[in-house]
Amino acid sequence: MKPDSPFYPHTLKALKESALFGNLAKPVIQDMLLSFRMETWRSGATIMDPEETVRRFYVLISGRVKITRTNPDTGREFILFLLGSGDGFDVVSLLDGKKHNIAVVAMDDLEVLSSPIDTIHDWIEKHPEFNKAFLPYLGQQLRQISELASDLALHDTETRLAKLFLQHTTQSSNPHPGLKLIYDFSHEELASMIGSVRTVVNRHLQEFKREGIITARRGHVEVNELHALGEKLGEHLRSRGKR
Amino acid sequence: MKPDSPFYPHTLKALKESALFGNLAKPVIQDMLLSFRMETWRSGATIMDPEETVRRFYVLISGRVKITRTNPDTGREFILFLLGSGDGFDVVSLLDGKKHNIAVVAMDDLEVLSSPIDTIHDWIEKHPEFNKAFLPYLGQQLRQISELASDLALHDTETRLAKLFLQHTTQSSNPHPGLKLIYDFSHEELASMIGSVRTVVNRHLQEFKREGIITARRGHVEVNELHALGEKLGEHLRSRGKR
DNA sequence: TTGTTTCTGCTACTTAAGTAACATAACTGA
DNA sequence: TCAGTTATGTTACTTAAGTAGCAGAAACAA
Repeated sequence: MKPDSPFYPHTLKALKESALFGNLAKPVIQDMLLSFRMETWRSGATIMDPEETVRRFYVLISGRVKITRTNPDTGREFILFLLGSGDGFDVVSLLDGKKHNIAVVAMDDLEVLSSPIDTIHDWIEKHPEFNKAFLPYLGQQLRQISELASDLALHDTETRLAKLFLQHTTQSSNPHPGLKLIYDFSHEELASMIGSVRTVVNRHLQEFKREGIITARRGHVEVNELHALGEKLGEHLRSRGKR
Repeated sequence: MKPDSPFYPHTLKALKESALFGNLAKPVIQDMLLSFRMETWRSGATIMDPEETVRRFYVLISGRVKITRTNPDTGREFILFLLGSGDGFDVVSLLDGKKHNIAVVAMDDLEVLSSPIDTIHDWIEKHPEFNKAFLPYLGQQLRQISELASDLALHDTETRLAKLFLQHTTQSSNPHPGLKLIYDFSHEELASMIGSVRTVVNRHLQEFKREGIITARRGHVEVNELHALGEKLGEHLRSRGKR
């Protein structure tokens, strides 16, 4: 991507605000941008299949993508990661160079930067200061997916749904307690976030609504009682058992 | 740890065989060893709680440890990672510097190296060549835990148990198709590997035995029909549904 | 050896979660 | 506007997974 591109200022801004590239010196980012190309994708498009994971690396400039796995038997989909502006994919195969059995699908119309994996490797080697942000970023990914795995192993679907809402509820600093990243998810998509199915999620949502904890309309969920959600979690995590 | 320690040659050998340190030049390893101290722990001991994760980093020389999370309500335990010689912990808090809500427990009598987190950070910064092995290592951890999470979300307990055995069965190169790392696990421990409970695991094991796939005695499981296990997986992953 | 603890095997029962099916509501695009 | 599609709400049913409880076997320790 060249500096005279119409996307250039906009892209630079997105990178400056990202966890991975935000702290790099301007010339370093500019150098990096030269080896990336800008692409746009339509919502719903599959950007990456397992084969593609070893070819190119992508950086999200705008829009969301989901990293998913699917059970070919039941057709059930599970969302491993939900990425937004500034995130990169696929990190796993960037790190160990092996094919990764996932699909990356656009959840909005997207702008992404992309570059061959080898170029990224060279660039990382030439810019050891990148690791300053990269290593903590990896730590968070590991932390997040570990948390997801243990939730799946240790908690029921209601608890997992409540946690999902809690995690994605923006801090009180914001005007409305909105849900970042998942605010417009369908029940089907919420289900694939917590490793369950639509019907079950719907069931719990009805209950949450009855209790006044959330408000929902087609393709939109809002949390009213953040507090109550937390309590519901406490209930499940502590007092529910009789031990 | 000083070069005149009685453990020194033995430790050096373990590091040379590890994925993380195996490719480092000898003087680099020796320099590193100077800032580590050797500790021994008894089987069953808790080496790390959440508080400890931000204080010291450990490298396993001999024996196994499990990284676990527990549901305080039900008391159910889930094993996130099973580590052996050459592995380090806790990688997550080493990377992002934040407390990690896990426990690390010895599954054998152990020898470990340990050092303050800050010392490791300095050492990593001084030895960028360490990243050559570290980044792929992180990729594998991410890959492994992602696989675990999607299995929990997408497959039933029988499938997860079969996969567990398959993953831990040593390659045909070995004399007997033994189970590395988990060969001596109790049903309880097998259950905490797949996010289930003893009774359920026992149920499936009886079935596996009846089919001649495994042989088991108290605290010991052996896989006889690696092939049949694979087929069982195929069954579940493909033909089982009527779609 | 004996007593104690820890595993294993099994039975009976409960329940959360999932399947199937359908009706209605809400959006979309011609 | 209307037809078609997708999302939601709900009911009835099935079942895998989990709980509870107990007895025998194996290992361990005194």
